[in-house]
Amino acid sequence: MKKITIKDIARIAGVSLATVSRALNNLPRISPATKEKILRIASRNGYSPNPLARGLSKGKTNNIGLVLIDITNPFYSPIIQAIERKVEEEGCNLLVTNTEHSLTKEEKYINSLLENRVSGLIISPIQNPQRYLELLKKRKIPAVFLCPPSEVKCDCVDVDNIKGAYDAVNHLIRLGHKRIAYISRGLRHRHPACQRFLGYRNALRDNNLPFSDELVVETITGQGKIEEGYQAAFKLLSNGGNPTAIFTFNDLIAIGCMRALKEKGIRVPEDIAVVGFDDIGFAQFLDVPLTTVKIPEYEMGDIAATLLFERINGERKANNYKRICLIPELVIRKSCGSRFIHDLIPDFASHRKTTESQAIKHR
Amino acid sequence: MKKITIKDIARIAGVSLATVSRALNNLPRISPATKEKILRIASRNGYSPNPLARGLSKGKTNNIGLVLIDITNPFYSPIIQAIERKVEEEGCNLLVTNTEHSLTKEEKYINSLLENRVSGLIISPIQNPQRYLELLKKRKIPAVFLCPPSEVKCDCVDVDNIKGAYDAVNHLIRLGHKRIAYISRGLRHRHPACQRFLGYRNALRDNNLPFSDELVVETITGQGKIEEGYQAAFKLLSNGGNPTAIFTFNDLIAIGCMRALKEKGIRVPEDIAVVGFDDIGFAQFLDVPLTTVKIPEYEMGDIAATLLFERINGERKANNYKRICLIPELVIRKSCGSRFIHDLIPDFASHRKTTESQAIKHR
DNA sequence: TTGAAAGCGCTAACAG
DNA sequence: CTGTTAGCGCTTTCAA
Repeated sequence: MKKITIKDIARIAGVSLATVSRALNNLPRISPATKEKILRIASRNGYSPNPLARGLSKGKTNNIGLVLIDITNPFYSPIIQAIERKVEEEGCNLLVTNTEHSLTKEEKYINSLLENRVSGLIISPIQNPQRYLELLKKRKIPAVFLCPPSEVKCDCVDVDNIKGAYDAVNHLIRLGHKRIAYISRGLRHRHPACQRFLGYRNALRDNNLPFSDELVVETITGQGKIEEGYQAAFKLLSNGGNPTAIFTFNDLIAIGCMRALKEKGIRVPEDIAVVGFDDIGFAQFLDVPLTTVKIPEYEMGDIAATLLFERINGERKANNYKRICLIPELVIRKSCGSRFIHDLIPDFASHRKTTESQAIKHR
Repeated sequence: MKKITIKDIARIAGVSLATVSRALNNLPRISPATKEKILRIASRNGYSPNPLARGLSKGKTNNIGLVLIDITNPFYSPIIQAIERKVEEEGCNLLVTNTEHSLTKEEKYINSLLENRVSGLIISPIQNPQRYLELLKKRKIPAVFLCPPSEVKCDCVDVDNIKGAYDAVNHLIRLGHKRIAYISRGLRHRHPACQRFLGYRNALRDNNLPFSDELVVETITGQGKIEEGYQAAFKLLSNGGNPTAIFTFNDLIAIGCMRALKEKGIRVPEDIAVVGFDDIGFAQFLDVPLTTVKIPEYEMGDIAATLLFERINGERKANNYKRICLIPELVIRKSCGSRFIHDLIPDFASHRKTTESQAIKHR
């Protein structure tokens, strides 16, 4: 039993291929009568178009590519979910790839997706998106970047990392901390670790606290995973900076870090306070509930997908790029030892809210 | 600047399309000399085949479809990672879809993937795979099912849920518990909640403990998320069964459950012990580190992908189905109040080990 | 309003 | 060994 094609339908309806195609694609030059007739025949015979054939002749498919750095980081979970939902709403499919911090994989996947004629791309890039911009333009494939490692002229949704870090460190300072460490993800001058580093330094500066190199640790592989934080914490403790608080690049690193501290018999927050970044879903359920800088992840994915479809549907002029910058928010829990412990029951459904974006548009 | 096609290559090389195709596809009837020449021209011109055209004419693509129930459940993270890696090794792309426990979405996605001529499918199904078997056979698309909700004649990788549950409950009994509750995910007779329920009952029976209906709670939506566990716990506590221990369908439910207990001022494990299922990555880092039944997730994904490619590459006879059943293992941590608290530093790299499968093959 | 016909880029008989 | 040719299923001019 072979699948039915437009040819079959044409035969049954006694019309030409072109007419069937017009009916199926809602194209103008066709009489309502024949259109209805064809549509009826199509649905009665369970016709569904072959996406490959359509893609080949149109040079474009209904697939959207998603390129992620680390699909296992729960930070991306709500992002994927949001994107997936939007993509589905638009009648498209989602192709998810995972680069695992590998540049070669990143390039390979982007190329592969382009070859597969995706009609759009959402990329959480490792390297400067600039690298891909020309290619994308040449192929006329719209793309939205998530937290790109540098400012470029493209559609992207980002987070105000400087503010987030600043708020976190500032909070620690208010609590009386003077020797605050920063565990970077990879080199401190690599974006976005760099921006968070900046926020960290600014907060120190504004409070007249000295900056000390011993208090900054850069993780080796830069993958931002739990084990990295674990190792980094040991390194930090052996540096002799005697931190009383640690601000980490992300929650996973914070988790690893707290594990190391625990193992060393150092109490959190009594001996050392810890603040993370992201507010992944588990942050509130941890051994020591984590104070962290919340990124509205679901919203981030939702906005990215929206921006992408705006472009795909041609609702925006070619050079009218949008850079949406989301404002992160400090969520105070136990790990920083504040008197104000808000370890409340989470608003479980919060990430589903379709509230108006708190986003602000930069420039 | 248009992309180069085999036509161009044929022209440049002064040969026919067929010859180019033969060179590019490593087909036999071609002389080494022309083959090399063509390959050189191709690579010098940065040629890469159009997957859509190829897919159209072959009726098959290099894409593999993955159908998940809940992409946000960290249980799937290592599974996705394993599959993704294998798929990449085989030079294929992965199409990930997320059904979010919706039957319509499940059907829709499977159909859509088939229409897109994926060359294989890995499905974590909501409903009985039987439903899809005929369709898959007709289309000749191999598929591997993850934890299918019933035994069917197909390739699948599963977990010995009965044993896992039995071990968990048995352990609680050994610790002296007599009133042990079970929080099911959805109806207790729905697979795999049913199997875990069975293990639970068997353990009670073997230890001459009475079964009490008040001690079983079925969650409403059956999505197995944190909030469900949270609500279920309240329901359980109001049932009057006075449990001293709770065995939950999965870790997320356990987390929600522990949150509810905490809110009620009930201590874990002193007042009530809790045991989960899955051993998601975060289980060990929780407020109260979770005793749970570990499923070797990475291995599960790895095996699934291996089985799939065995089929795709025709390495197995049509009716030689494999059902790999992984053996879960109880991981004892603090939440069950054992004297033997193994809250050790995790073997961070453990899931990457490519150790020989501990799997056993059933029938 | 409809149809004929030429592709989209590649594969796969079938001849030579 | 190599070339010719006919598709794969659909879109899209261009005529009618």
